[in-house]
Amino acid sequence: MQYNFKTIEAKWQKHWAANQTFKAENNSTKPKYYVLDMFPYPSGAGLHVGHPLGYIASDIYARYKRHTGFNVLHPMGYDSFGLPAEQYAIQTGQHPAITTTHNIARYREQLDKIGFSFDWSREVKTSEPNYYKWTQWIFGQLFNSWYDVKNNKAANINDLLVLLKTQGNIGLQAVCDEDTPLLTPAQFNQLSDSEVQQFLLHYRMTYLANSRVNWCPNLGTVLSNDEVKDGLSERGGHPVEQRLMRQWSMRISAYSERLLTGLDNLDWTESIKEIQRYWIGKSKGASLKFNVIDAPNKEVIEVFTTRPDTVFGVSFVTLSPEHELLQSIVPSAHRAAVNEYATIAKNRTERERMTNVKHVSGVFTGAYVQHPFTGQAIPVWVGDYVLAGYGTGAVMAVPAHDSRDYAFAQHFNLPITEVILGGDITAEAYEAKEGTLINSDFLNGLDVKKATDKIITEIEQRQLGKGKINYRLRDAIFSRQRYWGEPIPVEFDAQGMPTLLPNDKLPLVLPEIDKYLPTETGEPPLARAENWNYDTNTMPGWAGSSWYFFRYMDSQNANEFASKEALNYWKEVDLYIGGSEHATGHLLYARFWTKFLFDRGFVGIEEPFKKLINQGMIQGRSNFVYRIKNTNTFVSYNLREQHDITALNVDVNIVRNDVLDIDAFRKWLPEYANAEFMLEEDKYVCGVEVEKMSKSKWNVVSPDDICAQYGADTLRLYEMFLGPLELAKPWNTNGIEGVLRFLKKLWRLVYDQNDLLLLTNETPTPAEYKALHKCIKKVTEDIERFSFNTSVSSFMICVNELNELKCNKKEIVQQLSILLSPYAPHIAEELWSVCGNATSIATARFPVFNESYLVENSFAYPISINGKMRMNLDIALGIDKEEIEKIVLANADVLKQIAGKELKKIIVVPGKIVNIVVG
RNA sequence: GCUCGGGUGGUGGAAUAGGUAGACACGCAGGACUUAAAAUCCUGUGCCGUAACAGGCGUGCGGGUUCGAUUCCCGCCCCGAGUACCA
Repeated sequence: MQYNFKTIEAKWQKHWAANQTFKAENNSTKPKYYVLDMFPYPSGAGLHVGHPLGYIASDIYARYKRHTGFNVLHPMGYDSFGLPAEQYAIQTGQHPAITTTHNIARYREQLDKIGFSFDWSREVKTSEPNYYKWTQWIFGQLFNSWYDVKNNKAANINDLLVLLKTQGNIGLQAVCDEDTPLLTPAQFNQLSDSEVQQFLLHYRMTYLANSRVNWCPNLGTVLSNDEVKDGLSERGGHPVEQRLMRQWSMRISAYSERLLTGLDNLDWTESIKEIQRYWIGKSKGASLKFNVIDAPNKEVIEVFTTRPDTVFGVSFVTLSPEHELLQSIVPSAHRAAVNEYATIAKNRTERERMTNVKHVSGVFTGAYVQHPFTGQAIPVWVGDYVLAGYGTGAVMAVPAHDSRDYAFAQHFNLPITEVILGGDITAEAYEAKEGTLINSDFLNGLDVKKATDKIITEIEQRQLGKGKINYRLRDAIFSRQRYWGEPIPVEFDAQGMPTLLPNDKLPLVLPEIDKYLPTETGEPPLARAENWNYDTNTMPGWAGSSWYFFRYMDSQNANEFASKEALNYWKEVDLYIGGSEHATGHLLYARFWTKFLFDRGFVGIEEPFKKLINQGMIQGRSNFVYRIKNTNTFVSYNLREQHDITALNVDVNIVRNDVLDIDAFRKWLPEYANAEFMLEEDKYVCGVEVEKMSKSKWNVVSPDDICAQYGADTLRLYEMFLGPLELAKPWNTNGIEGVLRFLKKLWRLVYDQNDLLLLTNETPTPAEYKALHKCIKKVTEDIERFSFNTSVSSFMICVNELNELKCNKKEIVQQLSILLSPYAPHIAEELWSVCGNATSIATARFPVFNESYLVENSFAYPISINGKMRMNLDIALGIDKEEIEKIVLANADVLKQIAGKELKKIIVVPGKIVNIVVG
């Protein structure tokens, strides 16, 4: 009998489940280790072979850590609220909860087949009330908090209330909305209850405000910045436009600096850190005020600039089309033109705006401002290249030293004044931050650095503005006009002021509704629910996933989101594996919420994910057949150019090593039942292309099929064998046979063809020990640096060598089983048990490398001549350079090689190489 | 445009501290076993060259440092990802 993976894998999966082999303990004397996979959304399509890549890697590491004496937390669950289930509900009327339950069951079934060591007793689902109760609770904590700049942390809103009552908010160091009114304590104390509530919204960590949002009409909801890609919704690819709406937002911008500096101590790939840094977008500069000339109400335009040193080069000021001063400062003669321009610019979709970036447009407002240093009159323009959402929505235009201002000035024939030497401003803007200042009054002759320092000092002394740091990170819109999400636990009073639902009323359970669509009046779906007196918005997808890693620590706790003891024991995630697509969404929001919970004393750590690895995406590998036009005849790949053909995607599951299974093809689709073929060398060869893995391209490979055909252990090994974890690579089933062959060879060390047990208790030979310990050394090093692909090679080498040695010593097999167990746990358990062990291999001590088995007394030195390897010479180790040199130069073959040439130099690196330099 | 990855045989990839380039596997070719196929096993396989050796070339391209470079430095080309009027 042969290696029967089906029986073995089913047997051990059942055994692990029945014995709760991988249950993690919250009380343990062992050191803890927390290995986490990114939260999956259970989609209707199920898992394809690309999804488990990261799960396999994390499972290998989790199993390895158990072997080395750690108490390992390795949980799994589902981010089960979301758009697809709701879109499906809209189409079919089926409740999203039913769809979700069904999809989760399917995921679970697929995951179970791969043999992961998850602790399923801790499973969580974000759409279940006992989970989202705590998501709502965290929302409440954010609502009841403000950001205290003085102590640089979030604090209880009641502390703020005391400060406002006693000191007002003039000079108060707190993060708040730009338009927060300034009040003395007396003024504040005169506010009505409702006005106090309105006022506090300027400070709450989650707040209601009229914000400019990304509105997606097709999805009927707003989206956050990270949910919009290229001006289209990330889910579904629908157009997005800008709208002003009253929405819940999260004051993540309060954490900009901490989110930025926190990155420095994280063991993440530099690329993800860079993406986050870029997204946070810190820039240093100054704000500067320009007084409007003849202003009706003494209006002042404030700009933000990173180049205050170029202030003497300002030749105009540009406002964004949304700028509020456009209403008041534009003289009547210009009003119509300005309004027309602003209206058109504002109503463009994000996508239109982005595709028109190169196109310069704008209008002169008719207004002028006074240059703060020269007193000159400077024209004010409106232009769509200025964004309302960044800085102050207004720029001081210095065309000589900014390419956008330059393009604008060229287009409208505005003056360009050079103030820094170094470029050729007749050709293009000189943007480099180096050179000497000219045409700049008291800055003349200084370099950029000195001029910047000096001008900021001047600006602050003359009270024209101040040095300022600006962040690109915007507050995150938190309301979604959708059904399938966490209800926001808030009621409104008659004035529209929000009141938080008390904790003892949580969870606020999602109500039943008749249809999953907005109401006729355009209100969100929740407005359809009877007696629903709460907010009709729901939370975004990122709410539940921003804290789930804490819930796993104590997932069944009914009184707290997790107990202090559990939080204290598990602390943070030690290893987090997932895709880089979460760089600006999940990974940023989860850090934000963790820092917030830390500030408020609910958790003891400030960064949730100590080490992060991004697995590369697995792309699809499509196969093609070539049909001669208007026929049912298919030509093989290399004959296709002789015919007029159409390339058609063919199901990759009926293609093997790019050769089509013709019978299967005829049975595949009815129209191919009578297909004719033109073969090459009796085979039909298919074409190949790398594309995204998707149903429509017929290139989806399911892990279930692979498990059925080759086994889970083979799948696990093969996914790792494919290449480095972080690299994107196309899935290609070609080659999987090699891995299965390896497992069969391993099996044959233990059983012969007649299924007779070959194991002996004899002491292994030095050669056998050597093969094993070479492998122990390599695999241990590989796991520690997450190089799983190279481990698989080492296993193959080891088994090849043991095969050659005809080794069937129990001691060797036993050790090798543990070594292999993280990668191929089923066969490892089986062999371990065959060796006579009654307990699971899961916590068996990982083999320790013993150098003495690898000690050699000679080494085959590569002998190079002028850097080219010519031969190997076996020379004893442990002798000195001079002696090696003598041996080499006495060798007849060496002498032959260098005959007739002058020996210039000989380099000997003991144990490595000899290089002879001749001339 | 900017930022970050990456370019090695027919293919996936290896080379961890500058020291034998191509480990391991697929594929391919030849052979053994078999009536046959599958499975299994053995041999070969970077390219040019040769009967076989010898020899030459070779890690995207061009230069440099070095006894020695896939690895370090400079300049380019190509592919992928992120981002995009952020003042």
